Amino acid sequence: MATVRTEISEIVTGLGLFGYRDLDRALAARPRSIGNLDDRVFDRLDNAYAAKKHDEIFSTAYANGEIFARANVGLRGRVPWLVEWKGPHRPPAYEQIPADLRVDHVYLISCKYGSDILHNASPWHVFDRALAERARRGGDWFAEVAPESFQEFYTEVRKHVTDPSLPALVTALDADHRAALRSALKGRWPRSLRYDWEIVGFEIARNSASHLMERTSTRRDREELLWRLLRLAASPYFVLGADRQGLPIRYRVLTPWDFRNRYRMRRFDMWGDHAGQPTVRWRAEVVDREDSTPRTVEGHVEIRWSHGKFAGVPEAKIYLDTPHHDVAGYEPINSGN
DNA sequence: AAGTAAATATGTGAGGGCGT
DNA sequence: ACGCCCTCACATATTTACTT
Repeated sequence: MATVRTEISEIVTGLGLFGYRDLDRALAARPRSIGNLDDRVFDRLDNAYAAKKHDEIFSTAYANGEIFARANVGLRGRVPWLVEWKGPHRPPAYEQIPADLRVDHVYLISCKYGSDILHNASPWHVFDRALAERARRGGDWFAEVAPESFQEFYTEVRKHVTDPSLPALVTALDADHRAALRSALKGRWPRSLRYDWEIVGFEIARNSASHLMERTSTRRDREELLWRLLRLAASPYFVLGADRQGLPIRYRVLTPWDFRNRYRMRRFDMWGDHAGQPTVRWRAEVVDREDSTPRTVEGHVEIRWSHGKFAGVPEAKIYLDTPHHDVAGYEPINSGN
């Protein structure tokens, strides 16, 4: 089930769209024109509100909804006819737009609170397919991009763990082996393996970055990659939420067409970083066509095991390091516009 | 030096999809 | 037809950096 935090942020943003005088009245009214919301969810909201544990999210989310309802690029003061909440269920197929709310069948709103994560994908999807479509190949990315050094590192790990049932080849690990390694290596890397892991991690990062840069050799390819990284979609949508400090963020996500009309991409780079776990940095330099000012968008990708060391295949977490409101392609929404 | 904020690293539950 | 695996969306723990 979605955490109560997520539920509050999404629904209360939706409540803010209706133009009630304040949050108390909106909660009391339980507007019928919010789709997919039953009384149990409203009860949970009321309880959470009474418990006063999530005050900041309640007020930020409500204010975000109110501002979008008034904004010129938003509802311009019209009362919504229908607000649909996507709810805790995942969309049936691959979805390009991470929308949590839909207003009048048209306006798509994504609610994002305290997260700088753009994607959480498989390394194949990111570095091999350039986010273009779901990866068709899976498997251990670490063994794929750094076969020799990852094997050497595994040999060291095997000495350290001293489990005779572990195979000599890292590619021969099965699910039980991986579970055993996971519990044997819980927490930080043991001191004796830390340095070796850093070396392998750096190589994994460098090779992943160069693999993707080879796959996307033309400027067109790289511009498309940037669009995908930033989750620009064929249709515009809106992000309402708060940054890590709790300050509100509100912006409209341009389509690639809008983006190209407004910005020219000068260059896109990606390189491996020497940073503990495998980390790949990326940076795009664009020029605003209106006033020729340069703008930079940057972020990084962590390639890591998501469920413990050696357990399962690695995943690639893509972070945005540029503040949301400074990103070319994310147009801030203020009370005035 | 202690306290706090930011950055980094690791962990978790859910559920759809896909291989068997 | 079903169970495991992978992806998704954060949550939480630990380190490091910065103040006072």
